[in-house]
Amino acid sequence: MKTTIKEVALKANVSIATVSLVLNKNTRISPQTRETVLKAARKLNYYPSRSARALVSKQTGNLGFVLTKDHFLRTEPFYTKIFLGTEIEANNKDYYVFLTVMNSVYNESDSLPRFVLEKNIDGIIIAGKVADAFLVKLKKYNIPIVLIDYIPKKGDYSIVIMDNIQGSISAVEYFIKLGHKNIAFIAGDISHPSISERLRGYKLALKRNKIMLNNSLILTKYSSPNRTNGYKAAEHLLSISKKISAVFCCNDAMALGLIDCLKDKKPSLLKKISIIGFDDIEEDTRVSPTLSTVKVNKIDLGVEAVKLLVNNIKGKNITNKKIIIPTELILRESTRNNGKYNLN
Amino acid sequence: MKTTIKEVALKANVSIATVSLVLNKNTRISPQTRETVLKAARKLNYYPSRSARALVSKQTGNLGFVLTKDHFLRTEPFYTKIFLGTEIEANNKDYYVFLTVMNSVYNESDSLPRFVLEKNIDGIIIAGKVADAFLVKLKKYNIPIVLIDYIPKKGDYSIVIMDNIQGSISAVEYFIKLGHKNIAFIAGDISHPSISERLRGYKLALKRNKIMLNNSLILTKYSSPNRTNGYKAAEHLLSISKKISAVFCCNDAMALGLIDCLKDKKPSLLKKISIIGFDDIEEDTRVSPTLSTVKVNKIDLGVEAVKLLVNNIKGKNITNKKIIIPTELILRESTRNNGKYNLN
DNA sequence: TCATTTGGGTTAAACGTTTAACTAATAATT
DNA sequence: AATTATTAGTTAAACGTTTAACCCAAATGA
Repeated sequence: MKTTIKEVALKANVSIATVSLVLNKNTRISPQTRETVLKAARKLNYYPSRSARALVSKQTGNLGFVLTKDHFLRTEPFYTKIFLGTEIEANNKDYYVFLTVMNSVYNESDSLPRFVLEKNIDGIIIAGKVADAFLVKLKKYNIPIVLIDYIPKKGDYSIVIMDNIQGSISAVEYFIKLGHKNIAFIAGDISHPSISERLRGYKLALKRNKIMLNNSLILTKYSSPNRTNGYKAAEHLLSISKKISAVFCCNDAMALGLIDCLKDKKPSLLKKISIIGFDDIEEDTRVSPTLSTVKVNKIDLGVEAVKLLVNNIKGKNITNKKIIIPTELILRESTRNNGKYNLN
Repeated sequence: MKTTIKEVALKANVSIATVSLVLNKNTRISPQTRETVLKAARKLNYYPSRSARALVSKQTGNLGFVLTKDHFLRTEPFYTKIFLGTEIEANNKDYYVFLTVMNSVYNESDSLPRFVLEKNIDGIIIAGKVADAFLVKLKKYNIPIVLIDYIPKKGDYSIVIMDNIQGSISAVEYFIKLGHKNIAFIAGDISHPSISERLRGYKLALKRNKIMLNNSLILTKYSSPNRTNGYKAAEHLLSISKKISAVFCCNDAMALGLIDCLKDKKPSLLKKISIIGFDDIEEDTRVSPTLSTVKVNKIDLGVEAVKLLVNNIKGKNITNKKIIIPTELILRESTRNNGKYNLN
């Protein structure tokens, strides 16, 4: 059977209120009593009942984490690592997190996640792009919301994102420093703010360094930024008769697809051109050539989201905040080349 | 504010007990009253408070789902899909699922997941191989346990697994039917029961068809069965001067690594030898050549685990059960060849 | 000296359900 | 007709916390 507060109180020779106050770090209790109570609790292996606590405090102690199916099932563990971060910080803050996965397309008539309907959470974290209709519907429930890696066109939200602009600039400027002038950009899902920001960073870096923008080197028509589409983008790059000595990819998955394609079609080129990805997905980017990339601290995104959300729940930070996690350029083998050779 | 049972009772002109009984599908209430109550509940958008319910019923309504970090962050969405399955069935059965990720190595002194310590779950599902010390410690808490895709050497557990033996036999026998005689097997993490069963199936199929076992064609020394190790295994296969016309891989990830390697080293061979994987991970296996594989219904594994677990919680099925999910051989481009050509 | 404040607790109500025990009305049995 | 059984509900206790309101003793102030 589960130990209750009553038994702890009995053992410590105090009232149950005292036990409760000690556990809630109330200063009204003297250090001595405090110690006695804590010792008794430890000895009895006591953990307060979440249900009882929730019932009276009107807080469930749960957070919701929402992911679309395509984000959750993505090959690279990007959003799953973000989830890991939320779990770590939720633990620190004594919350539990419910992960739920919704369909990637959202219809007006679709219902909201069960934990919203049943009001079984105190706040909700949404990672990646989701339908605006979903957000609008959700807002009506008056639950604190934090978005990760997505900025809706309309509406005011607490948001945690990585520094896409700065990351892209550092990548492209590194190419330029190496001597590259003909730098391509490949991307999928350009409607996602993070991706379009990376394109913006690419353009900004070129402009800042007085390099003419060449639109035929910008490939953004692909749907999902995955390995297969990276392969297709590479095929296209090979087919156009333009000078290209470096490729900046909107993420590592596409960069891997690019490398796959070159291995298939023109293996010799791999030693000659330069490639930078984005995200630093760790697995599968450490094979020949290892991939230079803009590293995103995924755990941090999750951690900061929980911090922000809990502040919102507790009533601090009534105003919505935007937190930007810095990125870092990581250099590996795929950026050994100086712009002398070209794809075509 | 949240609607309570009181307000529903008031609106339906009955006692709160009646509302509760209706919602719990008790037959003591007449169909008419039943309807009135349900209508009132619907109109008031009423959902019972989980906390209150949990408090009195001594059941949290939560299930725990445990995954090791390396399983969770794996490139192929295998265990994540299993989680999806548990979520679907938990929904049907009115449970919530807490997903938690633990370190891949477990030390005796490591603590158990928080939801176990705090007794915030009614049952627990563990997917993939975990340390036996962890299971032993867990058992002491007397929480119903269901394992997915893992059979511990000692101890009695409720288990859900896929049919590894039958799947492997069907793959290898298909090779044989095509005319292959020199069939290699590559694997990682051979200590995992599912992997060693696949090896057993491979051997069984050869024996059944009177093909001599050649141990130099069996490569199982790799740690994790991932793409990179598939690549390494392929390098090794290329280096030994043995006839090999077909390769059975312990999973799709290794098969993809094998294909990667052939693309790098001997692209022409890809059209000549045959390859079969295991799992059917869907993404990235649909590029040249598309991968033949033994399909595992991952969703089903999760669904069946929840069914089994809930039965255990509810006190049916006191005895531990083993559920075996059938597999299916899926033929794609990687098995077009008949054994005439060889790797070396 | 008496009134007031402070420190360190306790008491008891409340949170929203479930469910055993009860009741009243009707139906079935003898 | 009297007794018993059944049907369809109600009453009230219980679950394990939190917390506002209260209390008493000791310290402080005038």
